[in-house]
Amino acid sequence: MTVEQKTTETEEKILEAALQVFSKKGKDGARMQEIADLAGLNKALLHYYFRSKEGLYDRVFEYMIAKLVKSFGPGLQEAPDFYQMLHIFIDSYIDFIRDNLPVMRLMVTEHLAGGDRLRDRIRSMMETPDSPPRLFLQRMNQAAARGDIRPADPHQTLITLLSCCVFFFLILPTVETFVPAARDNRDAFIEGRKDHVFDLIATSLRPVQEGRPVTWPRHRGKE
Amino acid sequence: MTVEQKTTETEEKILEAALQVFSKKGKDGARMQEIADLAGLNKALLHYYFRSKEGLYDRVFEYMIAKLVKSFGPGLQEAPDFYQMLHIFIDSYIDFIRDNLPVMRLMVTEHLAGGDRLRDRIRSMMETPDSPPRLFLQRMNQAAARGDIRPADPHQTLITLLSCCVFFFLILPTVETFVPAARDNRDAFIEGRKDHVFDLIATSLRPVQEGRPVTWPRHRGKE
DNA sequence: GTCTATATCTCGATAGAC
DNA sequence: GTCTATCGAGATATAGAC
Repeated sequence: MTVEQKTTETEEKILEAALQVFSKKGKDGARMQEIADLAGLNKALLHYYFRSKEGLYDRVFEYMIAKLVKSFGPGLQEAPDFYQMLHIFIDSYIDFIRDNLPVMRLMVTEHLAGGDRLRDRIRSMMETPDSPPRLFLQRMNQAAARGDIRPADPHQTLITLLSCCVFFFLILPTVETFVPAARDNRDAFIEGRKDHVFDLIATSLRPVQEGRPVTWPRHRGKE
Repeated sequence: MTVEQKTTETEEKILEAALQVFSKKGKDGARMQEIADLAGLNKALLHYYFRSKEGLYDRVFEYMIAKLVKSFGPGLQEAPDFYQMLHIFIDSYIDFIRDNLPVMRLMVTEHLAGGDRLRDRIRSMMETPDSPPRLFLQRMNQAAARGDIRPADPHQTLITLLSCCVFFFLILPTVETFVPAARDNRDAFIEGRKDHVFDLIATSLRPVQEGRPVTWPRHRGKE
């Protein structure tokens, strides 16, 4: 008797199909029949393996979180400085979402539903010292202390970073209607997105030079 | 016989309730009963006014788009320069979303569903010269030509701008779990978000000074 | 383990009283 | 215009053969 529960090939097929359907339609909107069709199996098997739709959804959620956590490579820790870490963060995060759109979508649907299921997961992630968000905050504070970057709110910057990487994929259908390049060569456009995001954040955070305060032609005025 | 169809008070109540439910659960996931309960009416009335669930959803979608378009104030055109326009864009957009979360959510669920219903709307919006996105692109090109900002891809910058304003509200449940300030004083945190987004983009775009190229301590290297 | 057939129930939609 | 009661389609879930 072993504790680890091996996932059979059939289970895997069901979970993958369910992830896709749940992520687009939400828990209530999804249809068991559609999941079965996509998996190339029949409805009864879904209940054989997962008892109920609710049970299946719970397992799909775990499955999705597992994919997310598994994507945390050791790359971030090994980055020699803040800018290298930022670069790795952006590239690997965008790559992951590009290759796992259903994971991103399920995260979004969960947020739309109120995010109750996510709360504990996020909290425990934020309590893990070497999780990507924690590492980012820590390295940003270090960089500011050293003068590698100008002072800026790390939480706001983290939110911005996530926004820039994730939201783009969510609104891809819209982007494609007004940026021909995104339609014609998606992969190239995604690579361009990486560069833009890094450039934007890195340029904004670069430290203030001697005798040259951070300013712009006309200051944001509420005069 | 008049062309304009006045929306009765009851219709308005139904549309508002339906917008909330559809925006959280999607078209298929939403339940007519839940909408009726939220509106304080009974199911039969929904069918009396809108014939079917599909019909109701269509009307809710129009209702949502109307709210969005109505929020386009004349402020943007009147901004004297790019930075003022950016400032107004961010403030008014964030204010609108804060006050109309269901509109944002319905846009997101539509994107999750593939964005087919949005395509025509977005396209016609992008063909309207004084729509906010068009204005932004135009003013950004002008500013770059004048040297008010450094050269940067306007489309990517627009995507970033939208991302920074919208995504934050989508992941608010998550943000609140790791930023105490967001939970304790939401309004203040939202105001802080405006400042951060403006500061980030404006700082990043400020023009390169004579003899001082845009760079940072260690360049993003792929060595 | 996998399938077909069927039971059970939920939900969209309608009929009809007021 | 608004309600209660109910129908019927379609969904989840189960039974039972293979």
